[in-house]
Amino acid sequence: MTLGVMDQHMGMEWGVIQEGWRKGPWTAEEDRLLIEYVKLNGEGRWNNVARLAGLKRNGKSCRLRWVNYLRPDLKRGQITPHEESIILELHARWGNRWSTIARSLPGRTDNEIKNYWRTHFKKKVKSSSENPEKSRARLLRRQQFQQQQQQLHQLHLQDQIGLKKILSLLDESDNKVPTFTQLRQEIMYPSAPDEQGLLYSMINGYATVPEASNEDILWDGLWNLDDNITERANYQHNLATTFY
DNA sequence: AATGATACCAACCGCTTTGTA
DNA sequence: TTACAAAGCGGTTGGTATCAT
Repeated sequence: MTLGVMDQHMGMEWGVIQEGWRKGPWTAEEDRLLIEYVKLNGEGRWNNVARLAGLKRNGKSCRLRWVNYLRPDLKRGQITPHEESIILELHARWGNRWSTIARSLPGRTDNEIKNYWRTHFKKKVKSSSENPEKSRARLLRRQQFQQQQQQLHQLHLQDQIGLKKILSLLDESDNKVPTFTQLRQEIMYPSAPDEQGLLYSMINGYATVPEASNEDILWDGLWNLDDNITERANYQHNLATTFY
């Protein structure tokens, strides 16, 4: 969309200055100025951008443009099926807490995830409520899938060293079940440095995807820890009865 | 080819939270 | 403690692209 076209739209005047600030789509030149500003000054203090970079944009607009579009660590391209499954699961857990969900998807923004959800799932959720039979069937398939996943996890968690680590976390927290955050913390910053690889494999089992990056594997594994860590701890108890 | 429906996404708005003086 | 500014967040809007009829 060009600014020329935008400017012609009725009602809201895009790309024009309102109360001293430009609004509407960003031009390549504005992007360049903003990138240059961040290079020199870092992120933050967005209200200084107008003065220091010569942009006629308010701080809010600059921050948004940077966070959602210009940041170099943004992942471009379509949401992958893996990311989609994460979005679905995290949304089921946290609802519309897009920024929280986005933290589990490196390189994706809350805005991107929000848009993706709205276009792909909101309608589906709505339509499923209009068709209870299909909805039930989907739920059943989902439950079966989750059961399979759980069984896989039980197998993976038979890894003796992995169990030892979880047990130690239990011990350290007075037999309270370690939280998701605790486990993640332990993986990101292991108390014993040589345990990082171990924890990777513990959480992921050995079913790593060859083309997946370490980071993908890590996040996949983190996700698979699931929201109910208590159940994971119960695996320890279940192992004997289930597989021995 | 024309038209309408839908998907996609950038950007805005208003409210809330956080930081700081 | 308080007031203000900055940053963060979620909801919404509206334009373009694409697909279906």
